[in-house]
Amino acid sequence: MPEGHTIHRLAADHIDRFGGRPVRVSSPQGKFSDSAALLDGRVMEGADAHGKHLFLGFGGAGWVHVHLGLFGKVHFGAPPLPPPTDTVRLRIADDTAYMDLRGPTTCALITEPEKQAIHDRLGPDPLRAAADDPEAAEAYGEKAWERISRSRVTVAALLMDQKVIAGVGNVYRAEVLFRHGIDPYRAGKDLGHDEWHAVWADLIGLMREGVRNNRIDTVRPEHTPEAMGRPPRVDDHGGEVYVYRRALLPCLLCGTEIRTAPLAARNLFWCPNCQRD
DNA sequence: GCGGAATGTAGAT
DNA sequence: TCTACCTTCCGCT
Repeated sequence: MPEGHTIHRLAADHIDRFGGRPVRVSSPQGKFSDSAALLDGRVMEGADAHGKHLFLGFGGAGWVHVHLGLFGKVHFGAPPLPPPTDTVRLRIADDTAYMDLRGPTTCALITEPEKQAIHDRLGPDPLRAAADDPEAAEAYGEKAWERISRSRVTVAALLMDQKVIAGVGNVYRAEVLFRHGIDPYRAGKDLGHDEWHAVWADLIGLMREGVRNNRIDTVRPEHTPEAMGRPPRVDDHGGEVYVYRRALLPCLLCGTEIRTAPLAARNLFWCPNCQRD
């Protein structure tokens, strides 16, 4: 379930379990064996996240760069270690905990300059916005606005472009556009500055909650099934949402059938009545 | 057991 | 715009 909130949560979870301690590093599957050997026994000194990229710091030995892609999963557990299997790309363990990484798009040992190059090509990440300084957080979001406001590309595609804004995935894009009544096919340049400001601020709030709860919830309290007097709803991806994967179901607010269509190789979902040009 | 889909991205065309 | 890559899970036979 990897959107940005998952990755930031993982960075924190790694520090909680392994931060400042020497760890055993291995690659049961074999594809990361050489690098794992270089890291085995070293101290995990830090963890960082930018968008959907996770970095585990091993001091002078460099950083483990992890990108989960669509399928990657991290599993934390406590000893005893399960038998190594041929799908575990990376295993990190100490006496109290272990982490198994499966199916990542990327798992590579990189240098500090290589890490910096990744930061440089990513747009602003709502979860890296200053937590205690609203003005700084807003200014950070303006970096995305500079590109969006000049683009003829649809807002839905821009939100998925990690160079424009980092960490938003298919769920957050669909949901934030619904929450602001924005037609996903509107061009970036036709978005108002005030609209962008509201979207950016909303993403900061939604994604912080996502990190806390380790799931994506976007339905406002006044629109929950209980509040609306409707039967309880179960979303199979684990969070409460307005439109994501609700194709052909009635919109929670107006009852119009939720539509779906491919956009930028992913399935887009929206309410044609609540979301306008 | 098989086929398809899934919260993603890079690289080729 | 397409294809390749990585894994799991669900529904269908």
